Amino acid sequence: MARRATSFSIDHILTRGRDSGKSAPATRERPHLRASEERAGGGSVIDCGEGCATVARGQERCSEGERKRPGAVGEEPPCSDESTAEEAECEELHRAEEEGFADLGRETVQGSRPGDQPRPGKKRSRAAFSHAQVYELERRFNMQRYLSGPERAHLAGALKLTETQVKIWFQNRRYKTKRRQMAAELAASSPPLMAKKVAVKVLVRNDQRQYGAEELSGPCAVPLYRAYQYYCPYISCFQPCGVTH
DNA sequence: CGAGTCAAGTTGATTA
DNA sequence: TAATCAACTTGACTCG
Repeated sequence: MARRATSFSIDHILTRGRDSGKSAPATRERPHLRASEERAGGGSVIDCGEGCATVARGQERCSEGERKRPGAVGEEPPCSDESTAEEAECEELHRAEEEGFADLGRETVQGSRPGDQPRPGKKRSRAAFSHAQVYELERRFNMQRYLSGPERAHLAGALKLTETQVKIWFQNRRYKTKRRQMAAELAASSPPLMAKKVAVKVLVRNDQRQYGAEELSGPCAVPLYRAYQYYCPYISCFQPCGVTH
């Protein structure tokens, strides 16, 4: 597996905001690094704790089974259209850059920088990405769950992260989303199972119908999907599935 | 201090 | 064979 070559430097980021966007010319021209926020469903809703509706709204285009592998370097980025929206996002990205992608409120702790040599005695350092970096990563993730090589390189350059960091971030993010989604589904399905006791009419006993048709036509119990609603943010997925109340 | 979070490490599978 | 992925695990860190 490719080992990391971390060229990421917090100092680098820290100085970025101060030279008023004149530095890092590599990030100046990125005509295809973006997709519209509208495509994400009409707003730059940044992740509200994973598994939120933002992700559910349009991000599952690539299901696990049929996901493409956009990673090949040189492959055309899947989102290279919609130039106006791209420009808007590009501008925004540049603005964020100029404001310093690192508001670094969560600046790497203990002076350990991702590019630093590991100190003897310290096994691992954990980089803490800045809010601006996470913001852009989240925003991009909400638009695309998979990045191609060029897209990753662009994003990494724009955020002053290494490609590996961006790649790992997306990997972790996908897995996190999946875990939370599974947890949500589990939570959604468990309440009925955890119900203490539910009165169920015995419709047939000893081959005898116990109720007439009119008795059974009354309002049935709470629709299951409504019961799930509290637990499952992806409830919209369930509604078309034949709940015919 | 324990639980939760998160970036990074590991492992094994897949693909070009 | 290298790159990337999913599915974990690990270790540093934060928070109540």
